[in-house]
Amino acid sequence: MHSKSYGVGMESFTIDDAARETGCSKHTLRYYEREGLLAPVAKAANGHRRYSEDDVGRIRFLQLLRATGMPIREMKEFVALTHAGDHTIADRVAVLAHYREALLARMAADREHLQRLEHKLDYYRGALAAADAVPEDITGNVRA
Amino acid sequence: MHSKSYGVGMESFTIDDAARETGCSKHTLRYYEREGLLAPVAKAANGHRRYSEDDVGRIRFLQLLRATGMPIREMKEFVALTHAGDHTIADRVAVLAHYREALLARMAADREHLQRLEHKLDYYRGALAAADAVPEDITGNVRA
DNA sequence: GTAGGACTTCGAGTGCACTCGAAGTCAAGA
DNA sequence: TCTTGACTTCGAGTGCACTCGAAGTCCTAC
Repeated sequence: MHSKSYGVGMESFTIDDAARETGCSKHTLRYYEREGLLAPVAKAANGHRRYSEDDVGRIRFLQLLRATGMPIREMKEFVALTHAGDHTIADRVAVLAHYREALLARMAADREHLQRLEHKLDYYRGALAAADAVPEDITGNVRA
Repeated sequence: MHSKSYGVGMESFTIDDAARETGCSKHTLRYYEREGLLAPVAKAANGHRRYSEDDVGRIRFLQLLRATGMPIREMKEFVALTHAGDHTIADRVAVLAHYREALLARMAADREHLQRLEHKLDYYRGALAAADAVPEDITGNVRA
């Protein structure tokens, strides 16, 4: 899973490893770093990125934030809060609580959409069954 | 709610009515029509759009498709199927069933995201409680 | 008759989140 | 030595779904 080991217990991930591990593309990983969502990642002697376990964990957290619907712009602000120290924890809670609400609202909306979709499906399936029962012409012949 | 009535039981909606009724912007309503998602809407003598009840219903259905995650491109194909006649109903069912699955998958993912988010919130709230319990310096003074 | 306001068309612009490509560097293998 | 291939940076390009703005028309009220 990890590409190389640099000393006992000091595992690190190449960008390929990190991409495979997180499901982000390599492009996206560099993009996140460029945008400051991820602190500059350690580099090997040849200049290649070496992601730590913690880096991978942070990437996964970023993915969670995205998945809750948080835009990149606000993720930057959130990351800034985490860098600013423990006195920003209340602020962070406020932000996460906000996205928790938004997520709950989306989930409720999705449930309704699912219902409406299934209703439509039922309607179509009913039409399909009716078409099956009654031949499409009046000759009484079954279809080819 | 409706702007005008043109004969008994023949209600119609101005674009403003339709926008208010569906939550789409007027821009979006014209855009959908331009893209062929909506058949050309009737026009009053002055060239202004007059949406029928059916039009509004179709718009709501389009919104449902969008909400299930269907891109505009595929919505066009779906609309084309509905215009092609009843023999496309099986195809339409296949499409809707596909988006039903996708929606279910998203809902499951969202449930997991919600859990992870709440876990993080719990963590932060714990840190907050701990910080409240222990003064931020070692003088033993309570904070201002 | 003319000013205001809401509509029309149409093409262009926006915001978002990637996604890509060119040009360069570096290390390993034939 | 030379090719291969994976990485690097950086700016530019993409795709999506709107969203806007300019220019024109038409009706109403003053």
